Amino acid sequence: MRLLPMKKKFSEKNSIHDIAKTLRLSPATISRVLNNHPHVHHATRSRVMAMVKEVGYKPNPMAAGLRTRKTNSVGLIVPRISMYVHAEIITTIQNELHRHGYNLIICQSNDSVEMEKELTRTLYTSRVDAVIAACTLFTTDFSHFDILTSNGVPLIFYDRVPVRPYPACIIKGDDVRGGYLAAAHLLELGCKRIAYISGPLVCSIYIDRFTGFKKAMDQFNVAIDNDLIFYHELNAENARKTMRKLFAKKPYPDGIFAANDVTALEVLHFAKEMHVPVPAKLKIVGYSNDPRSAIVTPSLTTVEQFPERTGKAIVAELLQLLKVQPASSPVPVLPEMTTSVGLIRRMST
Amino acid sequence: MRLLPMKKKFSEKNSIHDIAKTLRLSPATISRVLNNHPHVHHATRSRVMAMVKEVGYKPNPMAAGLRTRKTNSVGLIVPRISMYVHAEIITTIQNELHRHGYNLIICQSNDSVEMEKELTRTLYTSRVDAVIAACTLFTTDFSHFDILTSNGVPLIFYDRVPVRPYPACIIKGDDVRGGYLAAAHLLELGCKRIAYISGPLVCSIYIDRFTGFKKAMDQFNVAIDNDLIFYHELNAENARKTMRKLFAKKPYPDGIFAANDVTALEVLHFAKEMHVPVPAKLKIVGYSNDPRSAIVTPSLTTVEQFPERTGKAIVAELLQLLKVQPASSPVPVLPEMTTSVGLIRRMST
DNA sequence: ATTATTTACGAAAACGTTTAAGTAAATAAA
DNA sequence: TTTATTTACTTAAACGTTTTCGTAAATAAT
Repeated sequence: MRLLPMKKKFSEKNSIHDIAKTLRLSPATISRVLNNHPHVHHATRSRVMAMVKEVGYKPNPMAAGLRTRKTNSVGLIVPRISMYVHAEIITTIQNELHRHGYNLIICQSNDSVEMEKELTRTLYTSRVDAVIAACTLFTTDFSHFDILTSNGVPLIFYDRVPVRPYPACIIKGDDVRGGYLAAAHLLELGCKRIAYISGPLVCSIYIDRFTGFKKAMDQFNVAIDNDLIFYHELNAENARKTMRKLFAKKPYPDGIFAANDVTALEVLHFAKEMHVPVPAKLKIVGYSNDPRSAIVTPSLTTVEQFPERTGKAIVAELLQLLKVQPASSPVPVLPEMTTSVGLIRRMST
Repeated sequence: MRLLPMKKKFSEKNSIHDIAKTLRLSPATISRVLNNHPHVHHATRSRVMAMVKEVGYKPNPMAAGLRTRKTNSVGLIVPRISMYVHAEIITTIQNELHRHGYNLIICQSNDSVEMEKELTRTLYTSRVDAVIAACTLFTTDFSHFDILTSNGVPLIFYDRVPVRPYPACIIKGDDVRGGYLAAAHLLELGCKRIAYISGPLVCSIYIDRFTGFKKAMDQFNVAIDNDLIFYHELNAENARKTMRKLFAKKPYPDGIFAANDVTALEVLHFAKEMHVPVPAKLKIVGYSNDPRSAIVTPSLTTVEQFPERTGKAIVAELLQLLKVQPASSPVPVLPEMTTSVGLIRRMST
């Protein structure tokens, strides 16, 4: 029983030629029915379809791609897929693209500019039909993307995006609003000494969040104390260092806005260690609505980014760009889109 | 200035033919140097390399793939990339594969068997060189993977894997050990009424964890009370329902092993709501070392799965399988590998 | 000096599609 | 009826590689 030759359900080789031969047609006709071209008799169309089904014919995407210069796959460059917002966005991008017949090739830059450069090169040589990119924290020079734009490969930036002169579609969260909401919330609650822990100010999202922060401070007529503003890569270790500085001597801050939930979580952690009661003596707001922010005690007030909406917006835009083919004008449209954000108030404020 | 025609850094069309022509060589020779074939004079080799660099030649993977029947890309099917362990595993798989020149095409089944079937079909027709799969919770029939195995596409299952007669490579965590460690830990701490919240018993990981659980109970001579064992999909809502049942009447359990951290987190949440002191009156152990388990209060004891190791093991195995080409015997080796786990004790026990 | 062997390369046939151009038959217009 | 138009198909040329086979020259063996 076990040694019987395996039943060959799926014939290895059947090309458009084979089908054509058994049906006494030309390969061109087969191709036409497969691609729903007009000018083929409906009788032969159904004959072909039947045979296609019978032999389990699967088109060879490489042959087609070689001819049409399309791969039906889009590349994605992202710092790290395990970052919450990105994971969510990617999930919806992948699902949406799949519905439209595209494969998604996901690449991680690990926040390394060098890696990002290499990945755009390999995606370019892979002949992906388009690329979606969320840049490194440290990407200030975007010229390595030129190879795509100057060769007509649609390019969409999201989240961490270049400042505008760069000729590509940009879809970003409303980070200045997010920054404003967070700061205004603290101010409304009566905070006077508000610290702000920002990411490096070369990155679009942190620039914007800071802008929003300043706007709120301005509006509430609270002067910004530069001793309470910090700029560094937003991870737990850095957050801890900053907290040590902040709590080295009194007066302590009474509110902290962290531009990042992992930072906010560490802020909270430190505060608990120091027995600073949250929110009584210290109010904390984070950014991104990381799942952890909801389950920590006290739970974290944070800014929701609606990653699913962002993902859908990206795909919608992408499909547009793929529709208007290289025949389009040299400067097509290059839309810039901003997706909304919202404050989620929890127990830390 | 702005209207100047864009400098064409990257020439659109340069094939192996073009290079051959300008160098007065044949395409075959160019191909040979590009692929490091022997029997090409080192002088011409360097001439070719120079020209390749000069014109910025990029090979067309589709043409090559059409000829060689290789795509240099591998497909990955996973329930959801935002699940912690999977995100980590995928991250390392992607990084490792990239180092070896492979693209990774990531697909999400969303735990839907139908989707999983469709995805394996599309991956097959995409001609990926291999596929890696973590199955759906509900996949009991694995025949939709036959299309791969019977056509010689290397296939590696990980995490949620078929029971063994299926002819594919399997790499799994040592879930029976994990289950054992968790239960033994509770037993050592003196728990007498231990509840176990399991995933559906059709899924390999939950079968194994349960086996480990039973082994420990056996070893400690504690009878299993079937009223304290629950099987259902492991999400927060289900966990809450189960907890309501468990705490509907006394005596309460004094230890709970949840086969999943999100379940364990909800268990803890519920216990806190009920003012059941953890770990004093109730000890909780989770599974996977989700980042949330470390920051919740009290922090969760859980089973670490070392996702990075798993990811590396998968890629190592994959590269082996890709090396021994279709020339291999009908039943190559089909290794089965188990990666280790470890208990992380925190404040919930 | 003749014959075998190796080295360096070229010619050409694949791989499986798509598509421009052509053609024969059927239909419509004159 | 003759001529134009449409319809349904075929032919054949791409697309850009890889690879088998062949061959001329150079080198080694006899």
